[in-house]
Amino acid sequence: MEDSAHSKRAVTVADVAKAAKVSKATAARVLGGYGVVSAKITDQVMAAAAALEYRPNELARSMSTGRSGIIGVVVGDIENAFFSLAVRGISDAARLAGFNVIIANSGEELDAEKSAVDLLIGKRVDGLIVTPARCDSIEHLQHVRRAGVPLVLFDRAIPELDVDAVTGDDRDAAITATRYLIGQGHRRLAYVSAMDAEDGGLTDIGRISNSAVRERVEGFVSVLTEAGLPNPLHYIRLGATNQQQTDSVIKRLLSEGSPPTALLASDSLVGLRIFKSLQSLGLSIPKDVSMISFLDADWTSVTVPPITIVDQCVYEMGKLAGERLIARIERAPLAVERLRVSTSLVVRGSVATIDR
Amino acid sequence: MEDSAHSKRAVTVADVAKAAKVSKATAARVLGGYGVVSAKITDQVMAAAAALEYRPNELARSMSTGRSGIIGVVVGDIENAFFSLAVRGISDAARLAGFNVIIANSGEELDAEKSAVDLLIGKRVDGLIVTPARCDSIEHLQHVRRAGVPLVLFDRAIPELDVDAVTGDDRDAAITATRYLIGQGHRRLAYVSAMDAEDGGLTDIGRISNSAVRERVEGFVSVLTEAGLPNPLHYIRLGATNQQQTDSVIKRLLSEGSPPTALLASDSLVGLRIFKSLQSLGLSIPKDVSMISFLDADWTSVTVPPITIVDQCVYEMGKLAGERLIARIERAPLAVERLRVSTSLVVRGSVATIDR
DNA sequence: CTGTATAAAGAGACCGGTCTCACAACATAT
DNA sequence: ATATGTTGTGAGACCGGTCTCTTTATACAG
Repeated sequence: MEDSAHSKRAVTVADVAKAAKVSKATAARVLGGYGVVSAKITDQVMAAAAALEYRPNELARSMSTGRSGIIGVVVGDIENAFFSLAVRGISDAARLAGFNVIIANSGEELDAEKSAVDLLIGKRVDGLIVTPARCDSIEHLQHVRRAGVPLVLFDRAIPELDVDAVTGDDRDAAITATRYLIGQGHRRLAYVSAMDAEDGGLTDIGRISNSAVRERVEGFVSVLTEAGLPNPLHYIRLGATNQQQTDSVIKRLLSEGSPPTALLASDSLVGLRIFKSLQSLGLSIPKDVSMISFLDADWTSVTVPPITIVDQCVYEMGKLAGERLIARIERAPLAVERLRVSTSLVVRGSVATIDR
Repeated sequence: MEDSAHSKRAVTVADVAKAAKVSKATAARVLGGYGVVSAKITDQVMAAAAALEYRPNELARSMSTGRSGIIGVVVGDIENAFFSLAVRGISDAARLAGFNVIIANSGEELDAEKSAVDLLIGKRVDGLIVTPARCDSIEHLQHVRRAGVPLVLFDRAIPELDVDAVTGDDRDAAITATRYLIGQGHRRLAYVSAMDAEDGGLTDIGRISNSAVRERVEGFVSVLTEAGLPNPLHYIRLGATNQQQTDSVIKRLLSEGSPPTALLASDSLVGLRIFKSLQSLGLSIPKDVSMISFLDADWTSVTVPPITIVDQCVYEMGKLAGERLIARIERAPLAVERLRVSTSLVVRGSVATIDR
């Protein structure tokens, strides 16, 4: 027990240099792996470094090189399977290119997002991947660009920002799912999302500040309209932010005049809440109500019936976002693009066929 | 489109100082919020900083202060709900104290863990939370201590290391669950874990390198022994690392001479795999086989039947680990402790009552 | 009106790396 | 033998903050 607990000063190149009886510059060349050094001196320095247990100070290294080797990721909520899977994709891409990832949670709140971005810029991350909580507040993101830090948006696009974005093909996904439901004979469909909303209802699709949700809603509405079904906006419900809210949203929805026969859940958390709501209302899926959820979450395949889902390939989305960002960091000459990762409908057992 | 895309040099205190017509030292005092400066000068500097959009370089700040404000976390797999929940607990505790979190995945592999630890030390994190993949390889962790970086172990303890650890009360949890199963009339119980193993079997409990699993197995065995049940070791099966492996483990287990009537899953991923295995074998829970899983994962409450689980309070564990580490970083005079977070059995519907 | 205490601002070292430049030693060309 | 080139090493500036030490300006006491 003789090691002094109080943080002894770390070993530096200067210490190694002294021990190896060479100049600081030479030791640095060996330890930093740059420049030219003779084999003999290299061995001397390496031996000294090993003996002293030298560990380079990456902070100092970043200072002089201007590169931190870190990419910053701001997500809505890591606990959400969507984001944790995406983060794995990003991390894998990053590790492959020698970068590390620092993660910040915004909790889908604009202020938290702003300070997270500021903080990461302060840490001099080499690039930033952000899931913007709102697509209508962009000055903090413009500042990122002005600061010269490469930026890639994730899951949601902001056309005005002129920056790369990796998203699902949300419009198409919603169209496919909605057409499928109609094909199965459903005529009254509802779309339920966790987006905050004043009254749970919706008057203007264009005002949905989350582009992924907006595009899905657009796809949903366009199919209903093209099928000549009445009043599509009526069946769009926001505010399913927790179990209690979801319970009341679902209860209200199903007790109205002409209740929907099928529900489309905006993400897997909402899907799970809806499932539980229906369960607690004693309704059977798909006999009483049909449902489709986004994201192939764990729970969707073990329920009775298993849930029909729109698979979003989130891992690939994350990986793609990571790769794109790294390409930007390495100054690849690329046009600004919106990269859409295609989704697919996985039919399981939660949609009933209705014959008229 | 006139902003030059090529990363213009960032604004520094010196730039602000020049613009505000004061010395670098004075500007730094204002911007860094230390020392004494007159109100007039403060205003001047702040105005200049705002005009230039000054953002402090946290890297440089860390260099001189020796504190990075970052705590490093090395987990087995963020995608695992156990860890993502824990990370949220850690992050919340960190944010509250003004720290940020950098996460690294070890994939439960020792080499990856070592390099992650090295990397984080290199980044000069203020402290480290590690989920050690193996409890029998500790030199890299000893080096952390020698480097003077506070360390807290998570989920698994290593007594030889003389360092704080936050874990569940794994032994008790296993005892409670096992006693419950015996109380329900079960006489042949199996414990299934994802730990790597040579042959899937087990000869020596002491050789299990993951202390959480080891302690649970010990608890499990002790109850079986005390109940006078034969050959407990025979019913401990490792190697359920993926669906395919799990399928074969379960199949083998159930096709043997005296198959178990109840299964205890070491974590929620294993639990899910076991559930799917049983499902694909056409076995009904709990009629044909009973099961209990660790961790209150999403899926466990929506299956039919819902799964009886051992709730681990992972968020609290994470938060506690974060708080403990921060106390260490701030040099609180604390004895080295093993903090056990108590677990509780949540009885749902996956265990049958057997009457003899 | 001088002396001393005190507050505010400036000068410059320092953290631990990287990297440019100067220089020495030796090999090759003329 | 001198000019030129090449290679390996050393000296020291630099990154952008913090922080100590010194200097200058102002206040108040005697």
